Amino acid sequence: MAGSTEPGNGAGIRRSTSVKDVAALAGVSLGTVSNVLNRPDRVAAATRGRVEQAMSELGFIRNESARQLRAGGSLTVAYVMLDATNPFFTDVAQGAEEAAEEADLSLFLCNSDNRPERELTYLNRLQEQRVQGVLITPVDPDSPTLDDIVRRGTPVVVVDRTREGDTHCSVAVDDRLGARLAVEHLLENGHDRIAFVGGPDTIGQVRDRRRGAVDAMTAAGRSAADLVRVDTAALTVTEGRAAGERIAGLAAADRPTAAVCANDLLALGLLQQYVTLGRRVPEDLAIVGYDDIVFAAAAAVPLTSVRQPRRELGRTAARLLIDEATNPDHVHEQVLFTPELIPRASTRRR
Amino acid sequence: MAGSTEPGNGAGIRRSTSVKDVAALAGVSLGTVSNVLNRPDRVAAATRGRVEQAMSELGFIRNESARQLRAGGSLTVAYVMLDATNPFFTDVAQGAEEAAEEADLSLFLCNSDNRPERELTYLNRLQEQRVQGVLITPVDPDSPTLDDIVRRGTPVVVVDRTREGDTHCSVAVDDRLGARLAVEHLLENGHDRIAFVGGPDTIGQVRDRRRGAVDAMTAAGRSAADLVRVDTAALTVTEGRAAGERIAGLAAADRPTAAVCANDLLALGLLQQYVTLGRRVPEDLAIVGYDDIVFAAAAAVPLTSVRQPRRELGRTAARLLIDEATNPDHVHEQVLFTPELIPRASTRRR
DNA sequence: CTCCAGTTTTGAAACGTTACAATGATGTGA
DNA sequence: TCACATCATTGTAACGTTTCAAAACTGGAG
Repeated sequence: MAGSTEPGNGAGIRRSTSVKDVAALAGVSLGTVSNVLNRPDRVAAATRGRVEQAMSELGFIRNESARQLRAGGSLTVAYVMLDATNPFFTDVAQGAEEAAEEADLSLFLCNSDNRPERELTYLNRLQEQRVQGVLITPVDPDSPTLDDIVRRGTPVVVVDRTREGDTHCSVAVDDRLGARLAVEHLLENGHDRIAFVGGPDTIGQVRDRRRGAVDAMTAAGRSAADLVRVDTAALTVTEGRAAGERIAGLAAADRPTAAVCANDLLALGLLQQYVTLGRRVPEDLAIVGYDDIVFAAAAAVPLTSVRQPRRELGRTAARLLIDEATNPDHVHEQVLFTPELIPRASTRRR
Repeated sequence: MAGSTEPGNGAGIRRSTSVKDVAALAGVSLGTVSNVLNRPDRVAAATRGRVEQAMSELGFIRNESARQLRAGGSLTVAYVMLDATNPFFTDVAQGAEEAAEEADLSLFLCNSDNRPERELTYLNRLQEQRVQGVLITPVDPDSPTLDDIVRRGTPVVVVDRTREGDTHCSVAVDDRLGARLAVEHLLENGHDRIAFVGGPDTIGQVRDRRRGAVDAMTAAGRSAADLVRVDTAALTVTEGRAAGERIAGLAAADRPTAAVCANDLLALGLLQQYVTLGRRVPEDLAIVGYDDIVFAAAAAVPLTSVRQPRRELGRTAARLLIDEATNPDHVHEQVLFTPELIPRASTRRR
């Protein structure tokens, strides 16, 4: 770590130039400068030119706090993400950004990193800043915090989670169906003993997907007990590797022939561990992931996965949020998208 | 897409409660409420209790715009990322967040998505909001915009890019060295014809890494012409696949036996395409990636890659930014980290 | 009972902008 | 030349906080 150094400009001694300075330099009144900023058509071309000249000369930058205080209404929207390092959520964010851009709003991304206290800090800051609204994939969708926020006047749209209440919109994908598709696919391919890999159960997603897996088993006339439960402490690659280790270590009689993972990170970790151990996929273990992130197809063995319309999810959520923030006749909506199974080599028929 | 509906609460009719309302309810003056907020020790325990009670009763949320306008100084810092869907940058962001949290600042993430106009929009909004400072991986590090921002008083730290000027701090990794390590590794493994896959050349990273690759060739007494140039339009998985197609299509005599990619996304795409085409890695083509993202190790063939200290990068950048924003004696620094080659199966000796 | 030092509380000014009513210019038709 | 409409500009009052000097208490010492 080499370093060359330079003298700094120190802390903010410079009071930034205000509309008053601009007015003085351009020889007009405050009001005119404000007009140039907000209703340029109302001011004579010549004056406007002079004001704009003065602005760029002074490097004027409008103080958003003052603007907002007086005029009300911020120009931003935020998405509080559960895990910014999970490609699933960044894709959702990209969709949200598209919709925000359409509406001339800026989207700020906040990463709660699965930590409730950090989520709360962000939510507070965002409310204090009076953002137009908040998109959030909450750590705990059932926490009353969300209702509080709505009650205090900030629109909220819950993304990729659902909840009973009706205080806000939500946009999600049918997790129960997704997992059912996955298990049905495996059953069709002749698998009997199937593992469901995922956890912790505090994550609604995990519960729903497990339930979907059970649905498929019982619908096919199998015992729910044939669904082997492999619990993980988080939905990460590392946890996936650990799960692989454990599954490989089971006695042959207990060992499942296929695994449905609660997400792709887990599936990729599991796959990687299996390959490392010299086992074959799908011969020794068929694997289905969930999310179909871009890396699923590029995996050691291309991964069968349940695809969710990620961008669409984000876009729809942001549109609903913007509608709620701007349309007095807004009606809350619970949108549920349908997932799709993408079969690849990791579940090739044996 | 099913939907159940509920009547909405409409646009913000409710004027949010102000410190004035709180004061009225608690039977104290404005000043006292403000004191409770900012110097709780200065107010008698009994009164403080009454005020706090009133606050929670009314659901009071301090208006940050007003606070900032009067008191100055925001509590946020932002990172304008080049591509939020690239795991490299989200890891950097995570590091930055750690440092921001230490300093009790909130970090907002903005995704420029490689588009200069969007980057500019974000930078403007951030300046208008008077954020404490901006971390940025710029689309074009040589654009004068950055200097303008600094001149106008917002501290800027450039992340993962470098530039001649001395108006701001920067934190980067030695790209030339990283690529040299990659090529040296391939030369040691007996490769003669090596491709450098990357582009466009507008990205400094690509230029530096290519230069490093050339360095290694000439240092080993090879002709720089032995480094086959495979240009891509972006650093994405899709472009990697296209590059794979092209390389595989070359006449055997021209075809390189190894490829160094400008990043892991490219490498993963290339690898995937090769596998799809039925070619073998590393036998037909050895591949080295760059960044060592978490998915590199989980790839079809575990990917040799150049690892960069991503979190460290973000953490250091944020620390420098915070120092610049708060320490009058701040001195600009150009930090350069050292990369490391992580050899895996994709370059196993043949 | 008075005075004083200390502690609490208050009131008004200020932050930089926007909105709006009022004023001033400019031009037009009779 | 005048009345009038139109267009451009101005001045001032907010917006919701914080700050800070000053006022109002308190209780103990003399």
